[in-house]
Amino acid sequence: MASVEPAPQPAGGGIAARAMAARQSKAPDYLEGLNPEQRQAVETLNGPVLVLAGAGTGKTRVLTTRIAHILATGSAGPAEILAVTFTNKAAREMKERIARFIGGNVEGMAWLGTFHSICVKILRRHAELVGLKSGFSILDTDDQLRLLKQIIQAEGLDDKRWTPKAFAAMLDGWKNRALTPNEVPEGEARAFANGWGRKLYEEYQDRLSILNACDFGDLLLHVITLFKTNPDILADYQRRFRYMLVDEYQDTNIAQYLWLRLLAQGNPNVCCVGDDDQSIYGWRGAEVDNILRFEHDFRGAVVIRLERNYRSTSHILAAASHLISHNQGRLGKTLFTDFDDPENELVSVASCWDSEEEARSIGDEIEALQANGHALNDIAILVRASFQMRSFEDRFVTLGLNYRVIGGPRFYERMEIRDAMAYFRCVVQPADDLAFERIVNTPKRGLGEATLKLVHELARADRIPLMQAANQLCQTEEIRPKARNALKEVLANFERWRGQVDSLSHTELAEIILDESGYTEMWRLDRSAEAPGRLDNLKELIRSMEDFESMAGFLEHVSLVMDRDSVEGNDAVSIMTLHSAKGLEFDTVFLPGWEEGLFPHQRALDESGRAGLEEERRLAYVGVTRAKKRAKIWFASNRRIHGQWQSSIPSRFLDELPEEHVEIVEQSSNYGGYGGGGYGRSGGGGSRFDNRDPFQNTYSTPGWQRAQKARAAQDAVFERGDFRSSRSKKQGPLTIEGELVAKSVSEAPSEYSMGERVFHIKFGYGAIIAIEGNKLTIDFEKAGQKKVLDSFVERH
DNA sequence: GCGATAAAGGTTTTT
DNA sequence: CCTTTATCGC
Repeated sequence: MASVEPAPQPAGGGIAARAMAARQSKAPDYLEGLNPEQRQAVETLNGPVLVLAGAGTGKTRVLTTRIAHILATGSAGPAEILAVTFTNKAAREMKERIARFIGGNVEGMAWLGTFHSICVKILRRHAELVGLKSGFSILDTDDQLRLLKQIIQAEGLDDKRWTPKAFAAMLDGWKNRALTPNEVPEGEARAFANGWGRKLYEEYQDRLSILNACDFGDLLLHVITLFKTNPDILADYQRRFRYMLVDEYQDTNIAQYLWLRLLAQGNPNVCCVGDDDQSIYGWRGAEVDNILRFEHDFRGAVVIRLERNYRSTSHILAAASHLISHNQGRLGKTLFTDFDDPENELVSVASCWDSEEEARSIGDEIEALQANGHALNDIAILVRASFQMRSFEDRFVTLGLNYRVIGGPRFYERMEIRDAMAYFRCVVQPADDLAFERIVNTPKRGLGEATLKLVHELARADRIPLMQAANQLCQTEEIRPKARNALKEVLANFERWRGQVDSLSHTELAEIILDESGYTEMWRLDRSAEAPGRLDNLKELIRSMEDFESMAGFLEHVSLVMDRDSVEGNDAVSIMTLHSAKGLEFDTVFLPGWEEGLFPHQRALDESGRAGLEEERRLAYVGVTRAKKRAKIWFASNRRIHGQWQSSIPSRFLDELPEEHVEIVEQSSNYGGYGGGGYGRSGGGGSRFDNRDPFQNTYSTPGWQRAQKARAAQDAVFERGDFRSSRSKKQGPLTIEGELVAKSVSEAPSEYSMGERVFHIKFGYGAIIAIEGNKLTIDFEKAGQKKVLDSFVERH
């Protein structure tokens, strides 16, 4: 959370706060200005503590102050504190803030970092114990996919039908749950390629250890294995870490939880900070359950709720709180504030005809704000899905309105950067086959498939790295002279560069490598539009290497730090997804696209039922709570999805906002949109946003009426709670609900069995190929492979 | 090895 | 509908 934290807190806190402050006037400076709960969270050093920190309640402040407190009271030294975050950004911020407290030197805080960077640090010391060598490399997703593709093909499987991507997702799911190949449940193992799942997983791990590499999931898993198999080493770390802090605990997955549990055994000083209402990463393995179960898992835990919000106006908080109260699986917090903005605007809800009008209207509003002296930097547009960004970008370009997209493709994921990195990796780690493969023929050197195949075969047969195999092959006559010479040259180049590692600075060497390899030349000759930008990126890459001592140090950094500081230069509106907005705050937040199917997203509902809906609702909550002064929600009545124009229904979340804190905005533009009288029925039939005068607006189209009907039918289904019978009707409900709360997959075994033929109202007939609790993976005859909840299908 | 055309797929993202 | 990716033909 909180990359931008609230300014120093208002002095006018409650009486208790002031009394406490007065009583402890001798308290150190850093405790000054904390409210009682924050202070408790800082000062309760011993035993497990769960800090439930609502949005904008000063979470980061509590974490950093707590560390300062541990240090100041001499409870532990900097190297005895384990502080874990999810992102490098969060870790960086924490370091900066602590530095401010303790005056500069944070170098001692060796164990403040992301789960992954801390794991790497541990693994480098004990690599041999988990079958690696200390110099192991870390695969990024791209390397991983290429490796998986090789493995799938090597098994003679069709990599079109069973894509590396799909398998990577599956692997991820397993590793998130800390499952080794033999622990993968039979049903899931069988789900991929008719039972090849487990075999492929084994094969993949095998290849990784030959490559002396691991993927991101392994970093955690290897440490868990290390701890489990070497109690002495575990004990060593348990002794070392006198205090442990975990940020964003609601985002931890099972592996991270197990990791923490191991370290926390025999040392109860664990402080986890998080907000169950902001858990929005369930789909990538985060277990809200971890935070919901904390008191149970860590006996004697003190739970502290931070509910005083220092960010938003009371209207915004009221709207967000009422919305999130519709969730069942939550620990329950109610945010409050004393903060009053002079204007104290209601949360607004506006409608529009389509996404173009949405972009036009929001653009107009932003220009109006700008004219009134508001900085664009204080304005953000938060969307559910990235395709929504486009209409805003188009519009802002024509308006000449400055904007920046946050999130998008990352610097280190760009092709040219990866290529350059591959060159460096080959120099530093001669056994890095994936890197070698990547650049051996980039730029083109006439080393085609045929040559590479020979190299591969020798490498496989002798179990040696590709470069070594290539070297051996060059001594023979096996490769045609032309290719052989090209290969020889590449190898000689690497040999030479390796010899220069010690004599040249790593930045100089990097430049030489890119030059002599012909890589920069390749882009210079490329006349496509992107080429100049790519050359710039390469320059930027070299420049950023200056911050590191050596090439190896730089490579390590890059493999773990895939984020790039979004340079906050000019004044610009931020456009980003709701997910990447977590932790940020803006004066004005626009929330477009609040329509059924888009938000809540249809797929979340289909695949995870009620749990999915609740996660979407938390996402809405995150969105609204980003706003300090103004939250402006929009929905369009028509949206183009997959090219088809579809009329859309206002999101159910709109109906979950409290009327007294929301205003319905009449469209001032002539482009159509909302013309009706606002509130009508609530509860019962449809949305109150549906109640409009058919003659004053454009909602009288057949499409709209059909949608109305579908919505009403679906509401009826939802209220009866009888999802199953409703499905049998010819026209299925537009949205479907499952029955789960909190957990996305129930423990109870499904009543269905593998291979069974079933019918789904939307996808038709198909066969079950995997079962995880009540979540089925079905290979549909027409629709392909999908994950659905078992309550949505029937036997056939 | 490259360019053109066809096919497929289109939620959210960090390390 | 539009973008990205794969494959085919030269």
